[in-house]
Amino acid sequence: MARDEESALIWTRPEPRTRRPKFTREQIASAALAIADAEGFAAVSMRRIASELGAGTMTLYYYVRTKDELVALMDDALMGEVLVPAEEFPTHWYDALTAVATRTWDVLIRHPWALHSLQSAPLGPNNMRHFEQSLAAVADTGLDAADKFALLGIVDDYVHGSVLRACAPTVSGETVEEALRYAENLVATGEFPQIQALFGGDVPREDSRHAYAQAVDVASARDRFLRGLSALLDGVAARMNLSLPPS
Amino acid sequence: MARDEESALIWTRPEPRTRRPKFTREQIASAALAIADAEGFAAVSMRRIASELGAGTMTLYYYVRTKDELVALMDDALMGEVLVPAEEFPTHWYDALTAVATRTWDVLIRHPWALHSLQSAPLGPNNMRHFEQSLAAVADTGLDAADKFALLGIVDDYVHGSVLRACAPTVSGETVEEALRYAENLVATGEFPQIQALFGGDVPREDSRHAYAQAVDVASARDRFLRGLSALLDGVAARMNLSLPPS
DNA sequence: GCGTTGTTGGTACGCCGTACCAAAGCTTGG
DNA sequence: CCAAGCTTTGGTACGGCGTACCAACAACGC
Repeated sequence: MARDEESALIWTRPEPRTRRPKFTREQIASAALAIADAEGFAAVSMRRIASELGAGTMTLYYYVRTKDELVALMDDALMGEVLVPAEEFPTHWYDALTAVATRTWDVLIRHPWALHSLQSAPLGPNNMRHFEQSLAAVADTGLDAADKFALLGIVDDYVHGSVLRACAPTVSGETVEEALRYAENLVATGEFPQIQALFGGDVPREDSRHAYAQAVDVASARDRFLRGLSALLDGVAARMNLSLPPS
Repeated sequence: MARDEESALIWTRPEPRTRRPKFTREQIASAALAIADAEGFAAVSMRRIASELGAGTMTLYYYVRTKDELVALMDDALMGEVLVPAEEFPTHWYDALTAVATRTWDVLIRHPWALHSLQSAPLGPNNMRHFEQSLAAVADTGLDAADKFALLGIVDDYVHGSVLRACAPTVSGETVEEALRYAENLVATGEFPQIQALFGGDVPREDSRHAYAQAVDVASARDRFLRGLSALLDGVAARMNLSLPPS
């Protein structure tokens, strides 16, 4: 026993399979994913996953060393969804990056829990494939390795930040009224002239409520995301002397 | 009793003060902040904060309804640090936004725990001040309210995304070697031609380790952040027909 | 068949957030 | 100056968490 000191990375530790085990890491991850999507990330507990699978709680620990590792599996499973099918892959770097970023945004927005733990699976195979695909997207730029790295990082950062805010918890129901009343009082102190000006002279509360609803709306969040992405890519193209797409 | 049905927002609920209480919300928040900075966000528990203050655990619940509210207080306290002193505030929108974004980045990077809960205090007074300041930054753009909103959102998104990745947990020590060996094996499968090309023919492991160290380094992360920010602002300026600073 | 060992899962420990409620002490009316 | 009545304190307890430890079970090689 203990002939092989076990790897610290789950990706290099083989999953059990010498004597047909009842489960697989993939099953476990997808059960966890289903719970997270249905009831939120907080509902994902080892006991809960196990009972969903009809397993004993501790059995999971034979497939995974800690809950963090399990979360890493969840994240990597998500990254699998992010991959853009080869046939949809544009040739020009600008379009290709846009496609990758947009798909990433669309997937992450449907799994709001992901960002609280993303980055925990930086080496997962699907994350590697995403990275590979991102590199392919900028292959025709002629940039050197470091600049490609920087470019992809910047775009990823923006995507994640955008999702992060779009997923932010929002007040709802009666609390909206209360928040508006509170904001009105704050503005009335005179400490916030810019905000006051923004909501011009005497904006009725109905308008503010509408503005709030739109700020929270997913569709307009996606719109903001796309506008920002284009601006970002434009700017990067100029700074790095890259061509823009023909369109 | 229960004459006033208590507000759902902590910001509108007055803190206890009719009969000199022992603590203040501010004290509690700053104790929590100290713990988070010293030992990580996970170490912040109600019991821990209370014992740090020499209080009974349940006493905290007289100042705060739930732990989430307490976290909101922490976040808002952080946002206080983010405010740019008036005398350092540039006049041109490009420089002003850069100043605000950079300061935000610098503060958040020192409190890596913040992003897991930021957005939980969207209405906190310091967050409002930050918003006010951001609006002041773009006051001279002549944009309408919706466009200002969009512009600020895009920049904030990028800042948060950048911090998020810069704070991502990184492998360290012996695990680095293991990760490199793992990556080498993956690349050797031929499934990752782009990655293979990036690390050119036969990059020695020493170089890869160096590349990794640099990717993780905070200073170069800040550098990437600033480059991306400039690109973003350039792009936005072009798309929204805004002037660039004289410099 | 038996021994080996991969696989399962029960029990238990020390954390967590917080509901409930009794005690303590400030403040005011008399 | 005392009593009443409130604000403020904090003890106890409950259900849940991650997981260490370890006994039992079952699949395979011989």
